[in-house]
Amino acid sequence: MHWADVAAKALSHKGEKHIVSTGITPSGEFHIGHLREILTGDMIARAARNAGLDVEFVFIVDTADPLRKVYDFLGPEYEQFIGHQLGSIPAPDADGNPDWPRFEKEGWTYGDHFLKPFLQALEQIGVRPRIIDNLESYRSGRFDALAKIACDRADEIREAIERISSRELPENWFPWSPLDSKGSLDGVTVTGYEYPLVHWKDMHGETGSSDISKGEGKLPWRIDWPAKWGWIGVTCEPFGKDHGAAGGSYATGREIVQILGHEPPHPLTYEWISLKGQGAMSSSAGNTIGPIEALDLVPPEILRLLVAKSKPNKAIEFDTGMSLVNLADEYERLAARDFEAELLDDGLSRRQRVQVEDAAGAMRMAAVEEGMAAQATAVTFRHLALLAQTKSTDDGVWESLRNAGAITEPTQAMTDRLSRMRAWIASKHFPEEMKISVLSTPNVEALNDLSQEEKSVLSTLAVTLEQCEWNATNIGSAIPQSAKDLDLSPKMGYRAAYAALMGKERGPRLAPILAEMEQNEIVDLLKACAAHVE
RNA sequence: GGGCCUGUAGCUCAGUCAGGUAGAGCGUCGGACUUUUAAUCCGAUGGUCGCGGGUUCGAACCCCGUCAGGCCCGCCA
Repeated sequence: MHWADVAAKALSHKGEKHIVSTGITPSGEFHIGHLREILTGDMIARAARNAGLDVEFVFIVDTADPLRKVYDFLGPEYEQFIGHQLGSIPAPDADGNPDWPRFEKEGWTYGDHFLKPFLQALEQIGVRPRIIDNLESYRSGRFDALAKIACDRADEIREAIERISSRELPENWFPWSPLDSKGSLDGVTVTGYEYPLVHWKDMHGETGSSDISKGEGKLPWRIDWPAKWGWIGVTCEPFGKDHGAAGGSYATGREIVQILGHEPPHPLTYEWISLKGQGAMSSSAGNTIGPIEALDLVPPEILRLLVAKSKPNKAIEFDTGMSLVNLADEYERLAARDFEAELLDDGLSRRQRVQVEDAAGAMRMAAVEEGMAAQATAVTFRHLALLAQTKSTDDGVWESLRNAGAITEPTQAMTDRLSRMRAWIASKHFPEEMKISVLSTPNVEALNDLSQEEKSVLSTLAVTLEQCEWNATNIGSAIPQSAKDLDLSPKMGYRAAYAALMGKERGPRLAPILAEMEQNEIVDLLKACAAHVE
């Protein structure tokens, strides 16, 4: 059973109606790590729907959270906004400075700035949650009732946090963080409480009162989260391993939510996605790949497969180089399989059966549109990468595929894939290993590895190519013909040609590539190689 | 200090919850395709299940211990 189905089954034991929730703080560029959060939720919601449950999927945008620091991508002017809520401050412009005009005219905030592109990516990837703006929820009084309970029962909550996280809270700790005279949540001391007012004194020496029913402040994170579960009615929530550890925010949250009069949601802890060789992704460290950036390179279903195929507790290592090629090719292979037919085989061991079922489940979850069957394109990423590099026009690529019998006419999916492939090849992410390059000087090592017969082909090949009219057809026939002229198999001709021209044992079709190059350069290279082996 | 997760074939991982002959994919190697060879098809290779004990007729799986990597107990997907 796929992991999402396992989660759905657990939910079905608890009731018919469910709300699966996810949440992210829009403090900086969203990256594909965030995609795991939301895709995990989306997949559980889908699986629950498949299991016949009534389920809604929500995405909470934590716009009530404060700006923690002036990140590298922000200008020094942001110093003044530290501690201010992300949904109440201006967005950075192209230079990282506050975009005041847009903030004042359109109400375009810091949170909007980072959220918007992420939502576009979600649309492409087939995730359509109900979006809840947390700051807006505070302001409209959604938290009112539960925030009141939290303040009324502050001692119980303090006890729970101190006991479970084994940390000591400061003397003046209070389960409500008021906004100060400047609109910051930092450095405010609570001096009293009479519902709905929380009285405070800030670090500028000012005093005032915060109305919790109007959201003039917020609940601290460890209470904010369970309060959300409460008023929204969350029954299931995936969260990162940081929240999941003993003493972490889920552990305190599950107890606090009961103080607030609700039941904790079914938890699902997931591991992080890291960039190969660079550790965990972090917006501030700058080692991120944005969802939009990733979608420029690969189709959404392949990105979905990345999350779907790994159980949540497995760390995912990702990169936009060879990992992506392998992932995309895996998608193609899976798309070409007929899982139902495979499962009919009674000879399958339990183990093999589970593997087929998991693969089928992963592909079901990878579909951008729920329930749509994957279409195998019959062309692997590797092959397409090769064609895209050797054919300058799209028509040239289609023609080659038609000749190979892979397609009749290019589908929309194929066209999309090719344009993404071209973007990928042009980007810094395209792996060296996939690049096609012809040598400029002989690769001695590769030549030495050739057999005596293979070596003997080189001089004949150089002569044949020197005399032929320079086009792909002639070049294509010259390689095997040179071998045949010596009573050798065409294979030896190819081995010799690849060793001489690319320094490898095998490679992509040489003729169309060579046809694009200068005849005399190729001939000279072959002559130099032939001279070397004699 | 306390706790959580991970460790299985060269690589990525299933299998651990319900103990019953170690499984996939990739890679590698070999063969086929006799003017194509990053393609396709066929076949083969490959593991003291981190380590040490215990329970059991039987342990990758359960229990105890131990090592290694990651994480949490301020904020963080």
